[in-house]
Parts: sequence; C-alpha cells; structure tokens
Amino acid sequence: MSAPASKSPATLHDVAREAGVSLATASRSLNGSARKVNEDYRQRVLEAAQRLGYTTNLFAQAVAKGSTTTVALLVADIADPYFSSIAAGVIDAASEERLVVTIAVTGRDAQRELDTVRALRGQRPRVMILAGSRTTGAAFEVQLRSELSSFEDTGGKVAFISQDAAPFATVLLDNRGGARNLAVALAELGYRDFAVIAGPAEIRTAQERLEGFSEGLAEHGISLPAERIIHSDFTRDGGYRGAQDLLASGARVDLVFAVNDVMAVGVVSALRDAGIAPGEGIGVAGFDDIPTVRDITPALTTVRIPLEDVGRRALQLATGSAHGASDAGGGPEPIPTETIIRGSTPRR
Amino acid sequence: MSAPASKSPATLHDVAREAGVSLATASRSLNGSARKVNEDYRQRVLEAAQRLGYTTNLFAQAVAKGSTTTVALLVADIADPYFSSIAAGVIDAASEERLVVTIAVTGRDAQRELDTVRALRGQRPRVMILAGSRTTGAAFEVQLRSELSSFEDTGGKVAFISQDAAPFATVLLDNRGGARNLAVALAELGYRDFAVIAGPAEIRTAQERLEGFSEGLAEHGISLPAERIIHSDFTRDGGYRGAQDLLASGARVDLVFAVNDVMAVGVVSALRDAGIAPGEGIGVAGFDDIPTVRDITPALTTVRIPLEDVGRRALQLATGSAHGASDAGGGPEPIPTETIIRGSTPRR
DNA sequence: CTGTTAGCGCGTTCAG
DNA sequence: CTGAACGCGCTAACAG
Repeated sequence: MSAPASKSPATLHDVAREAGVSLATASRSLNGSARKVNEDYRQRVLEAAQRLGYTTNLFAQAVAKGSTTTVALLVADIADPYFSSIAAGVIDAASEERLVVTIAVTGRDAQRELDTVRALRGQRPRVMILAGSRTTGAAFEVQLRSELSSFEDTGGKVAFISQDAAPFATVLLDNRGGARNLAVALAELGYRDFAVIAGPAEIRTAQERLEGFSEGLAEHGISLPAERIIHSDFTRDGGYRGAQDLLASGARVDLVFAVNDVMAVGVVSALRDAGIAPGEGIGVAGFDDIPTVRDITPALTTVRIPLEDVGRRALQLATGSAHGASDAGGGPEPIPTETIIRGSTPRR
Repeated sequence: MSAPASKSPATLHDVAREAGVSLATASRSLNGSARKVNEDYRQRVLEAAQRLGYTTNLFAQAVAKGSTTTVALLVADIADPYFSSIAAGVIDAASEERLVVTIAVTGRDAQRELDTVRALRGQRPRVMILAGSRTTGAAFEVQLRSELSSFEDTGGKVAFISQDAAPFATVLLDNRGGARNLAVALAELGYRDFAVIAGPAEIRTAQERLEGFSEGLAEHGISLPAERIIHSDFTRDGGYRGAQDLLASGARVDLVFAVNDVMAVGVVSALRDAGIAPGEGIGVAGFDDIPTVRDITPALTTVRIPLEDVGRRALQLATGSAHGASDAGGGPEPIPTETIIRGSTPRR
C-alpha cells in the first residue's frame, strides 16, 4: 500500500551544516558534558536541531562513548501483578536517570532465562535486573552466573531481586522472615491445622516462604506434615488446582497458605467453587500484597512487600544512585515486610 | 568496594584475530544474511566467538546497518493489568521476530506522552506502539501526530491500539460496539436504572464506551440522564470514589457500568463497603475482562477483549508480519469483542 | 569465497 | 573556545 520515500532522520552533521558550525560544536551544544561553548553558537545549534527535528541517535552515541543508557529487566511474566509492579518501579526510577528499560520475559524457564541473558548482552545494557524467580537447578545456575559474571567483568552491573545471589547485588526480600511472622500471627489468631500450596519445589522464593512458614508454626508447636504441602504452578490456576487437590485429599485444615497472592486468589476461588466459604470455613493467606487482594472477598491476609519500591531499589542499587539514607554497611538490608491481616483470616 | 578491571567486551575484531580470519568473514559467519562462507572458517569463527564470550554489539550493528531491532511500547501504566497483558502480547510476538521491546510509561499525561515519544525516537526503534489511552486534547494531539508522522517519514512504523488514529496503523478495539452489546444484554436481563462511572471525559476510550453504552440503552428505550454519568479517574480508586459519589447522590440505580474492569473492581468494593451487596442490591459491569475479574465476588460481568492478542496484533501490524488469515481488505478490522455475563448481573 | 576499504552517526582527542 | 581528524564496532561495497 504505502511506500513512502523514507528519508533518513536528521543527523548531527545536518544540524551542524544548518547552523553553520562544525560537528564538534554541534555535538558539544547538544550533548556535551563539559559546557564550554559560546552561547550564541549554542542557540543556533539548538534552533537548527529544532528546525530539523533532530534527535540524538542513541545507538551511535552509545557506540562512540562505549556506554549505553539501557537497562534490561528480566521477569518471569509481565502480566503477573508481582512483576508488573516491580517493573513499574524500575521504569520509574530509570526514567529519572534518563535510562531506557527493555523488558524480556523468561516464563520461569531456566534455559530461556539463560538464553535471554545472552541475547540481552548484545544490547550492552548498563545494568541487568533479574526479577524472575530463580530456580535451584544447578546446571543452568552455574552457566547463568558465569554469563552474568563476564557481563560484570565487561563493565555491566547486575542486580537480583529476592534471594541472595552473591556476589551480585541483591534487593533482598525477607521471604523467610515474612512467612514466619505470618505463621506466628495466624497461630495467634487461633488457627491450628495448616496446609500450604507451595508452588514448584525448584523455585527458590517458594521454597523460602514455605520454610519460613513452617518455622513460624514450629515456634508455636505446630507441625506441618508433608502431605499438607502441595506443590503446583506459581500461578492463579496453580493455586486453584492445588486447593482442589487439597480438598480431594480429604485433609481437615483450617487455614491454607499459598506462597504468593496470585495463587491465593486461585485458592479462594477454588474453595468457593467447592462450596466452602473462604474465611469462614477455611482461612486463606497469601504473600506479596498485590493490589487486587484488597478487592477479592474476603480481602486477603498477606505479607506486604512494597513492590514498586523494590523495583526502584533494584535500579538504584545497580546504578549506584542510592538516595536512601543509611546504606552505611553496604550489606544488603532486606526490604522490610509486613503482615497484613484481613478478612480472609478471622480470629477463630 | 569492588572495582574490577572492567575489560571491555570482546569485539568482532578480537574474534576475527582469534580465528585467524578477516573481519568480514567473521561478520558473515556470525550475522551474515547471505550464507556464503566456507564451513571450516565458519566453525572456527563460531568457536572463537564462543571461547571469547563474544556477543554482537547490537548498537554498533544498528549504526552500521541503519536499522534497529527495537520496538518501543508506550503504556499509561504498566502495573495496570490492561496494559501489562497487552505488553505480554507485544513482547511475545516481538521475541518471535528477535525484536527487543522497550517500555515507557506515560501516566496518561499528554505532555509526558509527547516527551516520551520524542525521547524514544532517539532509539530509532523499528516500530512504536502506543497503547496509552489517548486524550482528545487538540493541542498535544497535533504535536503528537506531527512527531509520529516525521517518525514514519524517517522509516519508522507506528501502531496505535484502541481508537482509530488514521493515517497510522491501528488495532481497533470495538469499544462502542462492545459497550452497546453489553447495554443490550443488561437491558434484556431486566435492568432499567443505569449509572455509568465513566472515567475522565478527555480519554477517548472512556468516551467511546460511554457513548456505545448509551446507544445500547437507547435501543431499549432506556435513557441515561447526565446526572447518572460520573466522571472519575481511570483507576481502581477512581471507580471506588465514583461509586461513592453515586451513592451519595441518592440516585436509585439497579446497575452500575464502569467503563473498565479496574474501575469496576473499585465499584464492587465501594458498594460492599457501603453495605450493599454487589450483584444482589445493584448489578455491576465492567469492560476488558482482565484476569482478576473472574476471582472477585461476585464474578464480574464484562466485555471481553483478548488483550494479549491485541498486543501481538499490534506488533504484527507494525512489522507487516501478519500471519492472520484474511487481511485482504487492508482496512483495520476491529478486534472482536464478547459480552460475558457473570454473577455480578443476575437476571432481575 | 575471502580480505580490504569505506562508511554508519557520534564523541573526543588534538591542534589552531 | 572552535574545528579537523580519528576511532567506536560493525556492515557493505569493492576488489582479489
């Protein structure tokens, strides 16, 4: 249909000519770090640029300078509120520093994560932020770390979100502690017979939350038998099916803890569909405090993580632009976590 | 703390030397389009690249070729399920074509949208996809279009999502028709006294849905008085407050239509918090069919849009890789929309 | 089929 | 403070 002439964008050269100055002067007026250019010239260049609709070619600039303005963010699933909230934080913080963020999704597939990291290196991003739930599979783990190490060796910076990934920078989420506190709070509310919809065993975040929860229960002398731990997908449907399996097992439980909110939402729906009133018949709790859990019925008890802040922190951590107050130690202080009791876990 | 040597990444030159061939040969073996290189050499190059951990510098490649592998996606709010679902589709389709997508958020601010487009042009993206709800403000609209036009003049491609933005490619969402059908369906269910939580008047999508809904009601001889139309933010809280205002007005309504699901979720919560059982006292309907509306109580009646497909289509439309069957006409066929009746609107 | 050379658009020396 | 020349890493003509 439409095959326009497609003239190429105005180049710095064009601007220089239009303004009647040299390339160097034009460059200095538009992007120069050391500001030492006659105001007259400067104006003429700016106007010429304006007139020609010139925009700095970031790629060429990157090639010349040897450094990019790109941030690469890896998430398991961008449609998952957990990740999209983190992404929002990353993008927000990045735009403050005039950084562009590119997002890639890994789908929780270790091989794909590795491939993606490799592909992304081609962009020579300033920083790479890995928010995808990492697995504990040794094989890929080793390759991933080596890939990331050489990325750092060549001037990149990587930041992980969630569990410690020394020697890489990490925004630590206190998965274990948060889950422990939740367990304690629930025990104090009078719950005694727990089950956990735990997500895949290889996902570290899931594992940590499960362990923390179990520890918390132990503090109250409550044990969590293995048959009360159901592994399933880290998704809403995973939670739904997990709850179905739990019910089918005939176990008598008074509280179901899903290791993340998305799953917990599935649990609530599964209970309801099975004719059990969530919060009355069986309590339900999740983890993350994604926005929607306030709006389901009953509102979900959960462990709050300030997701957007986490994203922001990850970027700042990586770019070294920590404008938080006391980062004296340099050690990664975990993001504070907060237990939020809502209607899904009334006192028993 | 850690100040590593930071040697720069291996270059094609390094690889060529390591393999004992020329730059050109190395280039051809690694990225060449026409595959005319001795298999022996090819292997040696590949191995050398492997050994050195070489990755093509996409920027340099872009500068040399004069074309990028970048897709720029503009959304109003990436944490909003509507946009994150679309983003998922875009990213998915993009990765199939080995395209990298960078996401920028505009926050529904026309000025910021314009600035962002300008900034993004620096990346020389192959395509730019605008999914943010565009406003009808003439001033910025003109500038935006002119900016986009010159982007296309210089070889870029732009695709809009939602309302027609000729002469730019558009993935049309049938906002008006979907809303009309919904209205008809609701009227047939026995509802008579409607109110609409309409979002900001300047947002075109909101406006279209409002109008379509009103038309649908008119077909059944039902009118929608102005005082039953409440404008508020296009967010969950906007919906919540809109519902509060509605209740405060004392209007007697039996159904509230929020022009998007996120707002409708807020409406449901507001009703409940006001002691009104959503779906029993007052019916509620939304638009979009975001994932979570299945899980709130009662499940929300809405108009389904296949959000991920929309994202995919947008990319394909822009890259010209339509692998859909019949795009004979070339005219933008709207994405089909479907009315989904759920528990929030029982028959009256 | 391979190697040489000249750009791509820009930043940055280095003289003037 | 300005301009000319070179280099960034890579591709694309051009010869050999």
